[in-house]
Amino acid sequence: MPTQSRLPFTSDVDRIPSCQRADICENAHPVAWLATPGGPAGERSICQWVQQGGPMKVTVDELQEHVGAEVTLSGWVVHNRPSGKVGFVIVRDGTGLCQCVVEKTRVSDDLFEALKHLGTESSLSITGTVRAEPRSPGGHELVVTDATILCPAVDYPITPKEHGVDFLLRHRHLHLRSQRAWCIGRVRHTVVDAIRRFFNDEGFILVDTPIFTTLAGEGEQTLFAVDYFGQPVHLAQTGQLYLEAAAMSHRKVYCFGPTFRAEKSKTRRHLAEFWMVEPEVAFIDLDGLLGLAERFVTAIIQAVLERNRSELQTLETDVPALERITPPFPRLTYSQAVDILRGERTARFLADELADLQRRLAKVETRIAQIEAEDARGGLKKWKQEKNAQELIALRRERIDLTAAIENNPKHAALAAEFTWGKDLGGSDETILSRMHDKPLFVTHYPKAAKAFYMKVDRAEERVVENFDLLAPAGFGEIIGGSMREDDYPRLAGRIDELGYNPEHYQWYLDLRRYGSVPHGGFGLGVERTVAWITGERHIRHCIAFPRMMDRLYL
RNA sequence: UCCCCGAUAGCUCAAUCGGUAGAGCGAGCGGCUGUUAACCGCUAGGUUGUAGGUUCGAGCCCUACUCGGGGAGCCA
Repeated sequence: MPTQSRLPFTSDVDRIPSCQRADICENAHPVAWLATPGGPAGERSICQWVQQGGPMKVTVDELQEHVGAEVTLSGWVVHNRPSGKVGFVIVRDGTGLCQCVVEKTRVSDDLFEALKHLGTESSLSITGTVRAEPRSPGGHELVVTDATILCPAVDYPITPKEHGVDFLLRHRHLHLRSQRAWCIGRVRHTVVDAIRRFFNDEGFILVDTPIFTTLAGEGEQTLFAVDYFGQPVHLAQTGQLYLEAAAMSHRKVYCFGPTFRAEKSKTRRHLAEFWMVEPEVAFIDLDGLLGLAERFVTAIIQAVLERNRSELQTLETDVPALERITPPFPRLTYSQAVDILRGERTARFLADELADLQRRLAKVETRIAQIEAEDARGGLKKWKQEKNAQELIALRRERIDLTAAIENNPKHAALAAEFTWGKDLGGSDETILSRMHDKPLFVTHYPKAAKAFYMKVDRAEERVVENFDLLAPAGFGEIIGGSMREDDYPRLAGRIDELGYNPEHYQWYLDLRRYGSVPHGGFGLGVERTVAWITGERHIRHCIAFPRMMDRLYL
């Protein structure tokens, strides 16, 4: 683990041939540097830092093994807090955070002065003695004896105070360095690793399906058109159809990659480009698929719980809720779900929720009025004024959220109450159902008309298909969609015909039903939605390094 | 495509009835021996998203547009 998370900085530079390295040195941004006490002052480049010797270079996650020793950390300044005779520099190095204490008596005057004026996100290597210190984030601190500033950062745009969504996305390349983005990135890494591990351990064969494709999996309206040497094709919205072909070779296969949807969705659950893993299995039935999905999701949760406790803590995730995610997951058929949505229990559930929201809004309003009255009366101490201002900002933000929720609640209630059999479940319907459970919820057997052409018609009830969605609990909504695939040639060909698709595009797909067709099925899990659910992050745009959304693609 | 909300200093936000723009953070300088979103003092920083309109007077009211946020539809 530690080796994986360690920065490749030193080794990468070392790998550059020395002739090119000289070049880099010449072109390197000259930086102010600080000599060891008594040494010469001047300018140094990053390459010279790489080449220098000195105390053992360690990373923050290794500090506990070096208590009492003098070591060198390399990283970036998270926060700098100088004062007259002692300064505190919080350094992060990609593996963790460490407080570095700069005592005036222990370092040269030049170094003390330079560190005093060092801006947030400056890069440096910093040497000192390790000691246990509960007040330091991470539990260890460095008593500084020397430091080399590699690249001072002036006016770093992201400040310790809050920022808006738009600003942070515009600065996503820098925002990735923030604590929260770092934690989510590490959880995502675990999720992706757990996904691969699960399928590999279960004997699945990885098949990489094409990105450029002529086929539509779900419907032709939601695809990104691409000019492929003059031929109109589009970016894959699923690897499934290809995967079905591969499943007839390996029996159990999966694909894992980016997928593209041109849906004009502006919600916290949608991205135009997201990562999806899709298993496909020959000789399985719907029950087998549900079991597979159940074990799969449980394995992902277990891996995160094992490896990312501290990240979950920093993210303020509800860990006990994750620990409750064990098989079996509750199961409902679509028809049962419709009854629930239209039923009294749902109406009461939503009414209770509305009442609760209104109570909370009233409380917020009262508090705002209180503070405003306090401010109007005047004569407040400066710190009190400031505290009030901060609280007002938070309260007003909460008021906006609550107002939106109160406005949406009756709309969602109406959608649920007026739900008629045959429609697909909407986002709000799924949210309601999932909010009623504290485990992921399977909903199966949707109406044929609301679902994709390839789903297998239930032979016992021909108006529905053998499919399922898995809804994450606590209102997050759908993270998996899957189905048995229609394996009967005439039925599938008929469906393609009914929907008016171009049969020529589907000849190879129909071949799979011509030659040795077998019952088979699979599902797709959205990585970002899964990460958002697990971390408690409300918007999936924070669960991918560089999100692509409708009308938004900054970098 | 539709519905709701928003745009004021680098950032987050104030600005009473329509009366001529203010805080905090960040930046710069100074002070402080243990801080941890430290604290204290000083300094700089604005054509209020764009274009029109109403008015003696518009950040505030009206119209259109642009950009952004939330939601519906659609979906992982």
